[in-house]
Amino acid sequence: MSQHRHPGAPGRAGAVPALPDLPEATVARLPEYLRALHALSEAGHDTVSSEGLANAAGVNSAKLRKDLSHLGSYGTRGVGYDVTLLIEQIESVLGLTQCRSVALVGVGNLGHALAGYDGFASRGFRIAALFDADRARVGEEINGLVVRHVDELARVAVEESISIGVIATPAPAAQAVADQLVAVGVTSILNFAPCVLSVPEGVDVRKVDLAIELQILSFHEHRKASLTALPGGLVATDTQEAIGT
Amino acid sequence: MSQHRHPGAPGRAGAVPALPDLPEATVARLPEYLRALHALSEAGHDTVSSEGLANAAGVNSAKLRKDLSHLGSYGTRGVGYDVTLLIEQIESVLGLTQCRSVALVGVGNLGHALAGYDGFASRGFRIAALFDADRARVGEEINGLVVRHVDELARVAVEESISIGVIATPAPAAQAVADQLVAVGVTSILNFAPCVLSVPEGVDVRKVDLAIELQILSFHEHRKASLTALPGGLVATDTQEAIGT
DNA sequence: CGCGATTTGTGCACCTCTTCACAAGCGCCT
DNA sequence: AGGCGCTTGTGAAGAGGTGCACAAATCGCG
Repeated sequence: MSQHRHPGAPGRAGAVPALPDLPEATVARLPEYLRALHALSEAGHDTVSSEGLANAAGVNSAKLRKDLSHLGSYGTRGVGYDVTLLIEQIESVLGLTQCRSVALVGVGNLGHALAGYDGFASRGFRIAALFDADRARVGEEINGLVVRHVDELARVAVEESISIGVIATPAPAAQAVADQLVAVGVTSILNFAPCVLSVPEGVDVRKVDLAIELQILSFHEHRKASLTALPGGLVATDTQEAIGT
Repeated sequence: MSQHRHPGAPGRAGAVPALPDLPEATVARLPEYLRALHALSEAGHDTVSSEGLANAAGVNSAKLRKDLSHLGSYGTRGVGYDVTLLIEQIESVLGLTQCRSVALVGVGNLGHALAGYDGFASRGFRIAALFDADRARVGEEINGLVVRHVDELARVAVEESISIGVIATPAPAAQAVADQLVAVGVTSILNFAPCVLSVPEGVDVRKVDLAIELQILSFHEHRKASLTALPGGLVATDTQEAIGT
């Protein structure tokens, strides 16, 4: 939380962007911009305006300009942004210039799909190792990788210089796996298990819960249904709650 | 569990819990509370304090209390929250008192996993139909459901009264699928394809992009690496990104 | 019956993020 | 060369979310 900000710290006279603390919301959108830029690049566009890119990424153009301005000035007024240059800049900021190795723990239903998902490799991530606690699954080959027993995690993680761990185990096993990942020095975890992970400070955890997304949609669906049932604005908003007892 | 007391009054009359426009951030957290509550319930807890529940859900207790206060006052000062009652309330607000039918389009790697994911059924969602554009996949049976051709979407969606559509197709096909879903009246879409969907107003789209999560983690990993390389003003590596020029 | 321990619900200040609106800068055309 | 149209970058205002701190409310116990 605390930003290690040295006011007046001598900015080393380098020509390097120097990781300015980007707003978290901006960081979360950069990958989306990146994807849109790749699409534009393949479509043959050399430059793109903030309006065009914002459109392709599904955001407001002012927001996009502010986001990009945090990286520095890589646009040209009156023209727009150089697609290739911007791709390089964003990839640089996101740390995608080096291929990162990912360890996937839990090769059940979801883990199996993740192991075979080609969207990772195409964006600079290499699934370097698969693990599972079930010995019946150990040895199975998925997408050219052999499933190892989770006991080997420590050894393999070092060998493969894992930098990100993905947890796709059942919820009860997730915390133990997280502990093991942290123990071998992994400081970034993507958690698909429906539970809260407790990790030491300095370790980043992002959680993806597929059911939660559906429940959020359900809420809006529910709300929309209520609204259409009560057309216009003339409804008795009071709702004579019959929910007593 | 499906034991809620909906006063099935005819017409639109008052049974509606008043749907007070909850803050979006609150809505996004309610499912997490719900999960934590179910865990507590199974562990035998009858009541729980905001501190305890906040802990189980991984949030600040003040935030949790504020979130719950938006639903009304369902806690007892000095005691805490009644676990069962709170579960009922949240499920009611989220519209989970009725089982929602989900159509899954795209039975590739990811779609296959989603079709077999039991986390949906256990939380009140029923995958009612599977679709794919690839006729080679049509007819395949997954988890007791037969894959249908996407052309049948319109007919089946009505038959099964689909309320949520899940898109797990490759990106190029996603927009067309979304259009079809919208055409048959689906107003909530969960999109796993890495692209922006354009939908008419009134249709909710949530996007889950697995690669984006990894990229966000990559950024933080990158930043942490830079910080440790510069312990306190020690000008060392400026990150060796020698790309571009 | 009243008191103290406990916990909820919330006003308030702070902070982040969003959006508008516009000056500054750039290229093109005449 | 100069003006014109277009687009970026940004200050400022507004909206929304967060967390503290505390009053209000409830229970258990002497």
